[in-house]
Amino acid sequence: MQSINNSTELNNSTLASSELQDNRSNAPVVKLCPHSAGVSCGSCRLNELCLPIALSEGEMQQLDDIVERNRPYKKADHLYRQHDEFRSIFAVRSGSFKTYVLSSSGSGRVTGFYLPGEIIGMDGIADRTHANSAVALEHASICEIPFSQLESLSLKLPSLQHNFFSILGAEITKDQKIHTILSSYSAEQRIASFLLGVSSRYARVGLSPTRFHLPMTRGDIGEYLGLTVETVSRLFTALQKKGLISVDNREIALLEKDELRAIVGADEF
Amino acid sequence: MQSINNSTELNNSTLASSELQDNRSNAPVVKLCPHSAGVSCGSCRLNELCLPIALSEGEMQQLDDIVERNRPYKKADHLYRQHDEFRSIFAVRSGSFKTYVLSSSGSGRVTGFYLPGEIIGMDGIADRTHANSAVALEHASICEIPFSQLESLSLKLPSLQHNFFSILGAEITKDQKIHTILSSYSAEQRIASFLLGVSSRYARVGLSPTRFHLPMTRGDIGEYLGLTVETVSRLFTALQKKGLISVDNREIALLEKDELRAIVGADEF
DNA sequence: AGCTTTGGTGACAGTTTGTCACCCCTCTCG
DNA sequence: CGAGAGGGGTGACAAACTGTCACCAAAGCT
Repeated sequence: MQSINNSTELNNSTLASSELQDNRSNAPVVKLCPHSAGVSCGSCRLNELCLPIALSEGEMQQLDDIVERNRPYKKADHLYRQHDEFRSIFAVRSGSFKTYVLSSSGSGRVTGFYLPGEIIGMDGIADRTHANSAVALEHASICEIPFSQLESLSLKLPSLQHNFFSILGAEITKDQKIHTILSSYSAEQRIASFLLGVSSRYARVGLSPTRFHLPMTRGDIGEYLGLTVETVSRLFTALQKKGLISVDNREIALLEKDELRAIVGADEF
Repeated sequence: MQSINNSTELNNSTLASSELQDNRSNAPVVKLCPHSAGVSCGSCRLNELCLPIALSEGEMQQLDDIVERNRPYKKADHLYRQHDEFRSIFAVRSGSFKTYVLSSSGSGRVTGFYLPGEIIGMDGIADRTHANSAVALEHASICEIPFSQLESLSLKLPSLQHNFFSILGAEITKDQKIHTILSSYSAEQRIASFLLGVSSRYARVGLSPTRFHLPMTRGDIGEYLGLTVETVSRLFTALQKKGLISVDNREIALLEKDELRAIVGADEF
């Protein structure tokens, strides 16, 4: 069971060496480390899942020109913090992030997880201020896209505008699905639904939908799903005992996807 | 207490007579009834809260040209249904709507309420299919904006593109706030938060933030907040007994907003 | 009028979760 | 290398917060 680490493969390939000399989050654009120097939207393996879908080569080049590829982030580095001024959206190139809010009454609440090929930061578009904080769950690299430049370019490239509308729409659809989950699903249904969701998101970027690594802690999952850590832990083992999944710490294998779907009940995934 | 009906004022003014000869939902564009015939974005009282924010007169005219003002909807009329092809987004001109999904296991779940000046239908942008159904909670009128035309026009009018990005972003921010509410708030906090939310949305369109009419049933509220009808009912009366609100059926008065905020705890609203 | 829908409440219970406690393991870092 | 922190797993316990069921009143349609 030690061998389930297809997500790290993906990380390594794009993350490369990276000595991480300095850790200030919100780093300026710096010289890229050797291995990622050649990275451009055109050569990025995720370009069919990200902003550039269906862009011509010329168009992709124009997008490329406004993308800033910052140095890698390491675990616990912040991409931005709640109340920060909104400047950019970010595409996850490798690694993963979580977004969270700190309820003034102390305990934070995780509002989302972001895997490779997904976009972070759209919570700041409306009032130009980030409503969440975003933090790396592991070594990760991102493409930063300054929003004002994205807007300008979207005026020139219909496909880009269209893609961005779609991405925003997808975020809305996703959030509304979670609304349903939180307002009516039992703890077991939430966990099953969560696992199936992660599975299909990994599948989207070409990784195994049945064996994967969870980048987040049980605590994160609990906050995200409105459960306590203990409940999350217990349900993981319960599902394992039922033979539906196999759990080795954060290495997960979905053994009986159909039965997981049956638990969720709805016709999702 | 019978006099709390400022929301109906707004309806009457734009809704007008309307004989409602035929009730097929998804009605074609028809001749407008006399009182709303003159309505255009330029003359609409909501134009500073809706898509046309900060558009010049000429720009607003162009937007106006693609807006379809259908005949009014009456209670229980559907704007669209789950799985319908996505064609347009809709701006609520008067009245109100709810969106919901039917969990294949029967019971529906309300995913949102939409008041005047708000936009419905963004759940269909991503995969060109509506993820929710939208239904009128009372007599209502809407402006339908065909999405493909909106996209085209957005390429020509930077302000329009900007506004639409903002509206999408606002929807995302809103949905994430509900995520937090559902994942960690108690029933009482949810109700308090809900009332404050409705209050500020009414305030936005110039209605009283302290005395308003709820267009939805207790059941709708319950489904939205993940509570049962009984719990909603009980909490309404409990809050009334505490003197924080006054309830007469769907007529609500917020008497002690600060205490409501204290219940919610977070620094919202 | 008479029906349906909505809203309000009481009594009751109960099941799923949270709480608390403790243990083990791994990793990091001084 | 050893200590400490953080993550993960479980058992015992309860417990309270809601949901369930039942019934009634009021309102609103036709």
